[in-house]
Amino acid sequence: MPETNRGLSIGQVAELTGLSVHTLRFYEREGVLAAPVRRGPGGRRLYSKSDVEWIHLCVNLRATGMPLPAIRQYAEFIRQGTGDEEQLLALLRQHRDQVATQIEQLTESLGLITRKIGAYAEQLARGAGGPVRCTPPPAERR
Amino acid sequence: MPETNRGLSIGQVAELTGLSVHTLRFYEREGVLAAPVRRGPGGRRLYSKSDVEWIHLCVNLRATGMPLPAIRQYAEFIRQGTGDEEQLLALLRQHRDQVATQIEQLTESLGLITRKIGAYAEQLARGAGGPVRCTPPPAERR
DNA sequence: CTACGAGTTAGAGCCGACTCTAGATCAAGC
DNA sequence: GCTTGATCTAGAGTCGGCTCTAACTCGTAG
Repeated sequence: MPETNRGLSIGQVAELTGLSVHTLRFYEREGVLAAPVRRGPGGRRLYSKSDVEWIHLCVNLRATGMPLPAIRQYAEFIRQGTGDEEQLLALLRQHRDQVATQIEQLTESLGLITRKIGAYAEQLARGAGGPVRCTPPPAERR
Repeated sequence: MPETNRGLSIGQVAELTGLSVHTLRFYEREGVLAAPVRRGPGGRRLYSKSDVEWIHLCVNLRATGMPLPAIRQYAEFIRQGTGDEEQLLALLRQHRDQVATQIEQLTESLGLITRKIGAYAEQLARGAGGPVRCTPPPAERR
């Protein structure tokens, strides 16, 4: 167990974050990590606590549909450290708005799906093996 | 304008649904359409109103992350028409649950992003060009 | 000493969902 | 008749995001 000297192995980070070791290395190559990962003896990666925090954030951003190039951009702003805080904020705000929109749309679609389920369930209830439709589903034209 | 005889052209359907004509043909090949599309003279597609409704539903399902194979499965249940209504309902219910979960997770991430924005904004407000951090962002450890 | 498991790199491969191309056909307007 | 623009088919190409392979190096356990 390489807890040698503060710093987690790639395998441990994979466990913690739910990403594969492949993906972790891939993200690093792609420049989505905010800071370079420290290396231990033999050139092995040693992830700091803040590395792991950042990766968790990346997982969140990915889960909300932010593409890797955007995350890389974010990471670059952090790396440069100065001058572009406004741009960074703009990037995050834009993404926040997109996520909000996404939630709205999903909620709407959820309603539609739920109604569809209701329609099918009803149809199935009265007359099992009853009136079958080969054409598209019972649209709620009523 | 090929409104010859009831039935929309592929171009019109593309406009209506927001899909490209390429995608419409692709979906058809992939078997995600519930019913075969009628053809006009010269072999051109003529979409019925219910075709268009179904496609709209497909757009919704895709937008909520249902993969094409699942939609094809749905379409197959519809095409067969009988016996598998329960399976169809199961498929839809499962997807509904997934969408609900998705919304929950997005909402959670939205909160996180919003907090992050707050933190950056604050940092930026007091001391513009002030304390710059190259390490990952100010975690809300408070 | 050696075997093993976990790590390293560079690069290839894969998958889902489109997206586009080529070459032919068709329908309508001049 | 000729041109223009939409359509047709079959099949190839693209893109994002992983995912895997090969060949090698470590470090520790037995």
